[in-house]
Order: sequence, then structure tokens, then C-alpha cells
Amino acid sequence: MHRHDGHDACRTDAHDMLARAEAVCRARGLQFTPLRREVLGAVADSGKAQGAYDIAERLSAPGRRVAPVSVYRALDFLMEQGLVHRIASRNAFIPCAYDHAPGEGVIFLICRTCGAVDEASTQEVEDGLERTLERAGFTPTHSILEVEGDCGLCREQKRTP
Amino acid sequence: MHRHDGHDACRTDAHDMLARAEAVCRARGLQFTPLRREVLGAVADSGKAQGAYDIAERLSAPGRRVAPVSVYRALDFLMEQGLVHRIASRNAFIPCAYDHAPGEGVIFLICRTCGAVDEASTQEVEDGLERTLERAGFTPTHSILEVEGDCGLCREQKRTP
DNA sequence: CGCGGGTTTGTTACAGTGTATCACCGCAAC
DNA sequence: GTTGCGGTGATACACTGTAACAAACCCGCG
Repeated sequence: MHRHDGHDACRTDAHDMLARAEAVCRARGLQFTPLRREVLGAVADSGKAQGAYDIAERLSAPGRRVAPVSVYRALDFLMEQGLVHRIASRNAFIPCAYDHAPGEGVIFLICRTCGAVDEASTQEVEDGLERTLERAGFTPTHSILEVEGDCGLCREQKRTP
Repeated sequence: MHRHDGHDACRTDAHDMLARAEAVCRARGLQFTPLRREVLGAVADSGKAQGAYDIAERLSAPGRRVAPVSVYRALDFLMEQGLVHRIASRNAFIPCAYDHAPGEGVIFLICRTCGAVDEASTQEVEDGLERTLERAGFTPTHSILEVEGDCGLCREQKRTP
């Protein structure tokens, strides 16, 4: 499983992310514009979930202002392409750590201490969830599964300070 | 399972909710003030999730304005007491349909058609979730599980219009 | 080359969501 | 009484997200 622990500089894959995004867009005949690249870079370049306004501020410079609305549009695009996830409980965004199988669900593991967000597969959860939904007579279209807690590294650091 | 289908007027339990809330507060030595009662009533009195501003507007009248901040405070209190749930994906609030076992998780089933929100237990889901979290070395403190889709009644109505 | 049509971005304005702060009130305890 | 504390009112503000329109860009086509 990929680690976004936020303790060491976990930006090794920012470059990979950009390469993957470029490939995805090319394959789908979509534009991977400079702005979209920058927004994805900003999201991928930090170990923790970023708010849209944080990203806007980060991309802005004395000579150049990036408005939040532009960031939102880029994020919408990136989410449609599955390159970025939105964390509903934080109003924040993270890069997608890997290619998900189509229809596969994701669990977001949000560390309340270091703020890093990891992804886990829902395979083991899906069975029970499907049964529960069926019993309730409910037909799902989209699920959100977010767990807050302490990641392994933060737990260790608390034990041995 | 309790039905909050929103098709018929599902307010039968609004009165029960208030009675239960009163009992809970008395048992815990907390104040169930008129404002808190009204806010809980407004949340319980509608089949669908209510935004804080909706509630504020609903409680306001020509001679009396209830500010959103007051509603938020009441909602915070009600959530702490487990009488109201927050739906993160909608920024909205629903009454808690039943007494949950301590530590028991909840799944929110959100109908995208009628807007009703039902609750289901996570018992069948919990096993897989625990295993997944353990494998990831993650210690959970709080989980959010929200599923969007079509409830049984809305699905029927779509089939036979 | 210039033109037309789609997409992307910039800009402004605004709607919706949530919090901070301080003042006031009511009530219980001392 | 007055002191303290929790609850409420009121204002202001920060944060999150969207609507609408104009300008820039790109690309194919005549």
C-alpha cells in the first residue's frame, strides 16, 4: 500500500502523477493544460489534503493571481478523470495514489495528527456493504467511506516521544 | 429498519424524537432548552436532510429571527448527544432514527431522487473494515459511510410511471 | 491565410456554510 | 445580593463553492 505519511517528504510520486496524468489525457484525447498540471502538482506535492483556496494561494505569485474558481474547474476536470479525490469530511483534495479498477470503491484513511490521507481498497468491505444495501432495498450509485484516526507512524511517535 | 422515505409524511416519530431527547437530557443532567427542542423538531419534522440555514429560516417568523449561528450551536449540542447526525456529503442534518449501540457505526443511505436519508447498521461491514484498517496499520477513531443511490420506493416509481 | 466553433481561462459577483467574539440574560449557588 | 456559568442574540467575518460573461486559445476548414 502506498504511504502518504507526511512525516518524511512524501513527494516522490508527484512526478509520476504528472506523467500518469499526461498519459491518461493523451489516451482520452483531453487537454492536460498548464493550469491543470500545476493544480495537480500542487495537490500531489503535499503529503496532506489541500483546500481549493490553499491551492489557489500556492499557485499565485506577486505577478500572477490564480483565482479559486480556476482551481475548482481544474479540480473538477481532474476528479472526472480519476486523478484526484475529494475528501468530503475536510472539503479538501488529494491526488489519487493509484489506478483503481473500474467500479472499485476506495476507503480514505485520514490521520488526525499529521493530516495525511491514505487510500485503501474496499474489497473486504464491499461484500457486507452490498448485503446491507440489498436488505435495505437500496440501489447505490456512489459511496463515500472516510475513516479518521491515527496512522501507524503517528501512533508510534506518540508511544515513544 | 426505520423508513424515512419522504413519500408519505414521515413525521410520525417527530414527537417520539422529542420525548426521547428530553429523556436523554434529563438523564445526563443537560438542558433541553426551547431552542434545542425547536431545532430538533425542525430536523425531525422533514423527511429529508436539512441545512442549518434552512432550519434557521424555518424557525424564523415576522417577529422573530433565529440566526444560523444559534442553529449551529443547537445542532452541535444535539450531535454531541447523538440525537442528530450530520451528512458530510450534503452539509445537512438528520434526526437520529434510533439508539445506537455504543461504538456502533452507521451507514447513511441517501436517496438522490427524494432526498430522504435512511440509516443502516454497519455490523456486516465492520468486520471487513476492521481487517482492512488493521492491515493498513491504521487506528480509527471515527468513520463516515454515506451511500448515494435510489431508495426502494423511488426505484419502483421510476419503473411504473 | 482568415474564419468559425469549441474549449479553457480570467474576472467579477454572489450564494452557501461555518466560526469568532462580545454582550446580555437567566438561574443556581454561595 | 453578587458571583459564576451556561445559553442565547447579534454582528462580523472566514471559508467553500457556483453563476455568468468576456477574453484568449486551439484546431480544423474553406
